Amino acid sequence: MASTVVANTVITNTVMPTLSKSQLAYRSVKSRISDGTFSPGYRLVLGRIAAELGVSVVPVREAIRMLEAEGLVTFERNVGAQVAMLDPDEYRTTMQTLSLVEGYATASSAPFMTAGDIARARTINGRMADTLKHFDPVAFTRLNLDFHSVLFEHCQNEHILDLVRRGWDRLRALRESTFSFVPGRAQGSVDEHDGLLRLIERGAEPLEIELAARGHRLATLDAFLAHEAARPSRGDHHLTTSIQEKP
Amino acid sequence: MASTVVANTVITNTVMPTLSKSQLAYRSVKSRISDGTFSPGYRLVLGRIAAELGVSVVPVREAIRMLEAEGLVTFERNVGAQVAMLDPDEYRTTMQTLSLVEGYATASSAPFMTAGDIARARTINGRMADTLKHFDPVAFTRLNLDFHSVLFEHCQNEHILDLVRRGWDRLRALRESTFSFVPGRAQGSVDEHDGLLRLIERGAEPLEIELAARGHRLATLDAFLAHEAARPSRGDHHLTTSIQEKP
DNA sequence: ATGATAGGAATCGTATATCATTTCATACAT
DNA sequence: ATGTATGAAATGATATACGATTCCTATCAT
Repeated sequence: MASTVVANTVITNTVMPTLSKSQLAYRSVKSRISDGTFSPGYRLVLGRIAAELGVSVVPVREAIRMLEAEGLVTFERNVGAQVAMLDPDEYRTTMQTLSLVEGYATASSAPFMTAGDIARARTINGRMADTLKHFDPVAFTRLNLDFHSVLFEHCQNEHILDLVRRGWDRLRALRESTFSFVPGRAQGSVDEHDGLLRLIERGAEPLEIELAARGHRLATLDAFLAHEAARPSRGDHHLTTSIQEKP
Repeated sequence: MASTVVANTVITNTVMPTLSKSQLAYRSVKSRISDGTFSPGYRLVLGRIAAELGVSVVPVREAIRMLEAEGLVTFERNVGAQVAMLDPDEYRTTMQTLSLVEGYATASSAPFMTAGDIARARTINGRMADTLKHFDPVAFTRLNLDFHSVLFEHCQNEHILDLVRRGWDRLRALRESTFSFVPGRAQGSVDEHDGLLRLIERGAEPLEIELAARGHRLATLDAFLAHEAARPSRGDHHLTTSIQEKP
């Protein structure tokens, strides 16, 4: 077989149709936003990213455009792209939206949850309780997503499921450790998780589950807002203190 | 001033920064999907669209990518783009999602509605009642959007507002006249609109408004599903009978 | 010293060109 | 006649090239 193309990897070549350069760029940038390599405000220079990935700017532009549509990246004409900023208002609306769609997803997923799913969720929640003793916000936040994933992943509505995942993606874009972890909130969160599980277990009405899940997320938001208001020290206009570096 | 660029229009040139070719392509394709020129299943051939607009394929690709992220267009690697199909399941999930986000938007918009807004909504609903006498589904559907727009546009959460608009965009993508208009449903719809307005007027609890608005949309969905099930004649796998023409 | 202005570097925007892939039609063998 | 192979045409994918815009900086006048 001729191999004039500079393939991404030889391993994937054999089984998969070698994901396109656009997809390569998309995944690369998205994951680097997720893991914090590119923090909010980071300037995404097309040429530089293209060079790093060994491709031209065209597929990178496409990738950026897709990320823009997902809200992970902002774009200004003739100026360029940067990782979406998360000012307090953005955080608030994102959490509100997530509370809405995740609440619904959780409720409509509940009837499809098996006993195994519930047990798994309980195990994760137990581990969350454990992390509280060691004060490990990063682990806690990751487990939190795991827990809720078990609860909403059976939702039959793909659109809503997609919105839930996008919401989590946006939140993950900020450095989990430094931010969005309100000390006093964690224990209450674990307790509410338990309450949610009990509701699901006894086959509660969908609306009851939905409102409980929604309330759970909004409580986290409220805790954050209260926490933020209590220390107006630095958090005046940006939640993140990411530095804008120069190329 | 030198004008080497082939500007879009001379009028906009003086005040606006002459929207980019990508935006031009985006709007053009989107509006043609909305007005039904490009019906579901229509193949969006990049080269042809580019030629029609007098631009190259690169900005067209970007536009398609953005539309894809919004769900108006589907895309397959090395095959191309087409206007998103709307099979019954897609319609169901879209309506469900819209019921969720629109319900919330309506409830959170309610406190900001003025007496003028309510009067305006009532006028529109009156006109909807009128259309019923002439049987004009197209006008009815348009008025329906107008009515709900008045109800949800004051929502303070831009994300959710955006989701609502996208939901309506998707629904509009199908030819309104032939589809999604269930004869027996219209009168009930007008009545429920009136009920919604009364709820808002008396300053009902947000949750009550939300559930009423949600129920209103789901009732339309149920009416459609029942209507569809009643005549399994042709609606087996596609709601639209758009023909795939050849270039 | 301060402000304005001109020039240049960086970066974006888009056209053109070329390669790769898919698809369809035709021809051939069974 | 049916199925399969082959090749050509259409289209998508991406690199390269160049023009346009923005932003920064150095210079100059006040």
